[in-house]
Amino acid sequence: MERYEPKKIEPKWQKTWLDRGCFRAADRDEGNNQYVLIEFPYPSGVGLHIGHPRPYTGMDVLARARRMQGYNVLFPIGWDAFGLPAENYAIKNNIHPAEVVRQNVEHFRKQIRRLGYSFDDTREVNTTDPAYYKWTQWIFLKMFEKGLAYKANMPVNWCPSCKCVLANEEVIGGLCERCESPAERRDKSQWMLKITEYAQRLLDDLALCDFPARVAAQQKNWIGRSEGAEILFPLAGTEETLRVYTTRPDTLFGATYMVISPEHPLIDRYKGMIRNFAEADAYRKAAARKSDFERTELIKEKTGVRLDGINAVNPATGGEIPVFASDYVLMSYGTGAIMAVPGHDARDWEFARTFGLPIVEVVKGGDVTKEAFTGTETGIMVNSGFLDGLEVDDAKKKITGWLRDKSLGEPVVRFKLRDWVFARQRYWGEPIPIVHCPACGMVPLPEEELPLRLPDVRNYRPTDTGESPLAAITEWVNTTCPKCGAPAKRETDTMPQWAGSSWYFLRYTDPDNPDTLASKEALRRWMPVDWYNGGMEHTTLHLLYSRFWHKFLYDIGVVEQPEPYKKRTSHGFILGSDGTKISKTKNNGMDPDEVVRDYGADTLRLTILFIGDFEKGCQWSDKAIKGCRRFLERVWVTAHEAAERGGSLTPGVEIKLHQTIQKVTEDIEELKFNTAIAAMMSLLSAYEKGCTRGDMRVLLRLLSPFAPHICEELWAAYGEKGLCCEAGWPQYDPAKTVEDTVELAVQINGKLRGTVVVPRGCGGDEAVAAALATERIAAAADGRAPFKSFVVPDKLVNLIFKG
RNA sequence: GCGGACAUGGUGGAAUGGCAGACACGUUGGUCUUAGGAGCCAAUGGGCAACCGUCCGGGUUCGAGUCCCGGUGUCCGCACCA
Repeated sequence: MERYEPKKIEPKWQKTWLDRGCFRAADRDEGNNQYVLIEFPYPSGVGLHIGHPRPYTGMDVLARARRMQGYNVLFPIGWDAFGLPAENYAIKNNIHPAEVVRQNVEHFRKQIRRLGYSFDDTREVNTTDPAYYKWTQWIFLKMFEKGLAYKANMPVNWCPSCKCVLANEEVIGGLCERCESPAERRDKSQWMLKITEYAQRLLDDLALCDFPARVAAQQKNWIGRSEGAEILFPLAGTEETLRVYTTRPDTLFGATYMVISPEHPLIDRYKGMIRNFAEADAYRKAAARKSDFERTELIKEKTGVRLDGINAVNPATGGEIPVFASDYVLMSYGTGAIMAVPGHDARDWEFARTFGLPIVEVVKGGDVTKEAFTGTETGIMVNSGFLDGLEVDDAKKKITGWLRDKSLGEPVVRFKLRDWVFARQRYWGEPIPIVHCPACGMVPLPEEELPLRLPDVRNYRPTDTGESPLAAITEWVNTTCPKCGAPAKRETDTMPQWAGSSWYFLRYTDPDNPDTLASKEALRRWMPVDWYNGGMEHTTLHLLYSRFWHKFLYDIGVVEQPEPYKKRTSHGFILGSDGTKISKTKNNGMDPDEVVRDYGADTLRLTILFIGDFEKGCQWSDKAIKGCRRFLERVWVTAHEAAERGGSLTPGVEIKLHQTIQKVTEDIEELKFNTAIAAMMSLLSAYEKGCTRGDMRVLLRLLSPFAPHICEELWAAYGEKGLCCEAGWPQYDPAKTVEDTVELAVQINGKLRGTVVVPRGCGGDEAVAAALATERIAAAADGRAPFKSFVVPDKLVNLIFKG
């Protein structure tokens, strides 16, 4: 018997699978198609890291098992290759980003192949391929046509280090998601996508999606629907009104002042009336200088300035109240102005105390002299005129009705979700196919001119002016207007990295189609994705964006389902051996290449799934490698020994074999890979004196999705026709998963006191009698009959004795 | 502050309300060996024992790691969102 040497057998089978095209999805419709999807990687320069193999291996097990179960499986991979890292690397090393991507993809492809994944090699997509981004641009043009892509002057998040704007979703606690520099606010004319128009549908259709609760909850929070009212406050001495949004219109009588955002246009409009304009202006400028990060850092101290000379009228009380500007009110939410109810809002309460403003209690239940009372469950209105005595909920209804009757306000639904900033001032992204014509304005490129290719240039360094490097390439920028033929300029911003990933799963269904992003037949054949696994970090980014794009494509008749993903799961994050985030410097992780070299791909695959619950986070540990490698060694030896032992099953272990088939089959469907592997280990241990070739034929097929190479080798050594990965999935006989006799747990007054063996399925009385017949139980009973007994058939007897 | 998850041996982790600690690592002992950082076999939650044990305190139940209430702690997401 040869030794088990993964290095010898793994490349051989990888080549065989590839040559034979084992993993190519067939374009046919026999009702058994399955679309299994992983998030396609960004091919970074450092290659595969620990984060990749876990989700890939998990989904590979699923894909391989389903193929063996007779499904026609689409399990593709591609490259999400636009974006900053490739560009930065290119600048640093003076190589064109396209070349960087080509090299990185090559490297990734090799690494991934070494792990034995069953990706369909004929369906790779690459977001930077003009034949691909043609359709990214096409979708953009369709959105432009429908008014969902627009340009607006907006305060945006600017990363001074990346020299680029950031989407709200890319700013984490005021810091750039990528480089952790504090984001600044800048006013810029920006391309935006109107995702807010889809807010309600994105929220409602969560009901159509089989998402983990935490994913659905996070999206729901991010969309942030709230019901409230807009209320108009007349400004004393003017014709104007100040519009506010509130979720607590019931507290209107308690509004003792108003606050507007420092960026609110009212300040300039009433420049003349504001007696302390200089002070207000200074405050405004100071606020503008603060980054969002600083603003949130300074949360404890409320600052602001009173707009002297401006007073608003509380429409309920008719009383005049002062107006302040403060940076605790955001221009980007609601109307940029609030009615302040210090008695019942914690922020207003703090502000009122700082500025010595009156605090009025309008809902009973707290002590507003000590803190704001924000409870809404059982409050009764006080000091509120015609609302007095009402419950909060009723007061809300009454006051909104009253406001509407007097044209002073109306019920309104608001979302936290903002429109999507859809432009980056960088070279390495999809060019936005728009031409700026002095006469015609913004003119979309005609479809037949797509793709609009990135110009091949030397200098793609970003600029400090906030302009894309493309702006410097005059021969590209200068063009003619598609509409009137006059000289015009191209849009020079590019799309963000999220563009290409918002629809890539559609392209897999028909990756080479030159006429459309994917044919109707292909989309009908494969969509929606049956099972999409990915990271939690994409919940409010890619996952939400792609749902939005898909709904848009649904609306214009490109796809036929309102949601792209039938089922979504999320793998847990892998931490280093010290329980902290993996990092090269701490040397607490692992390099997939090294593990493959030292132990083999099969051991790596097994280890990474065995280490813990797939959907929970877990800690990497080198120690787990050993146990998995040992197991494979044992499989190797046992299989060789079994070669001469015939095809029948080992009698005493037959039941366990059937149980294992059941366990592994069911566990794979629930992503419980760790317990599936444990069950197979346990089965192998049960063959104390070795097993037969018949036993092994079953075990090899069960194990093959997890450790495909070794199984393929042993399968071939048995002289089996065909490949193990193409063999049928073992079936279990439910009748054979159970023994004839069972061991019952026997409890006395709920405490375990022994066990008794009885025939399977025996009745309650029989079980009690058998229990009482055992020595230990009989001793405890001391001749007494149990007062009461509980029997769980084939499981347990609980005997209750009095006293 | 809001939303979500979690807490089990020396370690990673198992347990549809029904024998807690499967499986693995580690450790200890044995065996084989010139050798063992290889393999194989055995033991391994605590306690001499009766018994006691799933973060703490209550509760529901014949029975709770699991369900409910109240704490404590850890992690994740969002956050002056009106």
